Amino acid sequence: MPELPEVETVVRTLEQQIRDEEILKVTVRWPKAVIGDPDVFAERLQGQHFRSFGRRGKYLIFGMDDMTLVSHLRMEGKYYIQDPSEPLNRHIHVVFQLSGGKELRYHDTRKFGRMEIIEKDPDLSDFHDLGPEPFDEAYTAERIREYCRGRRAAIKSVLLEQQLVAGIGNIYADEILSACGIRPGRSCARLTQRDRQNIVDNTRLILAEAIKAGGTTIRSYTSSLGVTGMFQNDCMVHGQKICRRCGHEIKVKWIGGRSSYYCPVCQAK
DNA sequence: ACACTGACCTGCGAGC
DNA sequence: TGCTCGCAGGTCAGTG
Repeated sequence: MPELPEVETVVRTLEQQIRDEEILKVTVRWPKAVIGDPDVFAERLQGQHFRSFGRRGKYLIFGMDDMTLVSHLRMEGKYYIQDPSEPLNRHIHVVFQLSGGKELRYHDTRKFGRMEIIEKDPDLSDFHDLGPEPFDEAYTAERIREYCRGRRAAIKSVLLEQQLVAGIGNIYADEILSACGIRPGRSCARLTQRDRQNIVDNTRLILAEAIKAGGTTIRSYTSSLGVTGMFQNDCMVHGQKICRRCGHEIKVKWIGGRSSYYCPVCQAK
């Protein structure tokens, strides 16, 4: 599911719904959803309140009273707020019973997502080795140049590396390169300074638009509360058959272990 | 150090 | 209908 805009959407919706609610009880139904001992996890969170809601890259950051709860949704993780009377299905792995009477439920069909308790108010600057946020001034053409020094990997693969800039995933990498007129398979060593500046500018433009649209919905993804992102309506290449700029057939190429969509005409090289 | 692969999981649609 | 295969928005460990 989620890249930066989707995670941002989840953060905002959850803040509206459960801010300052107390956790009465935590049930971990699939132990591997939690890093560390699930019993300790559940015990420590009992009595804590959801005080702040943030994001770093694709990580959700919940500020509790005495600790920080970090959650990564990976491919398919999502949070739902449901009435306890609603039946639990087999994909709900963690249940937080809340003081307001509802439950916060973590749902993850592929079981890739993880959550973890870490110290209160962590230093997020070098959290998980993440690069700057896309809207941080540290994300520049110059940074891309330095980062790619001595490397020849495809620019598409490089954009997916969270150490360069945090939050870009497969969909937005394709969309950013489409907006720049750069083929995903182009070596990062063969970018011009103008290309790098274009990448920075379009990263911000596209992510900002996507956040405004509430994220992207592909296949069955909906964020918490059934909020459905609409950005897929704006995708120029990813998941498309025909280029929405020129009408040419979209190509799909396997790059760095991911499928990459591009228009061979608009993305000349 | 870099680049690539497999592993982690389940479900869905395509093709036979 | 029922099977197998390939694929899915992410990240990390392991291999040359």
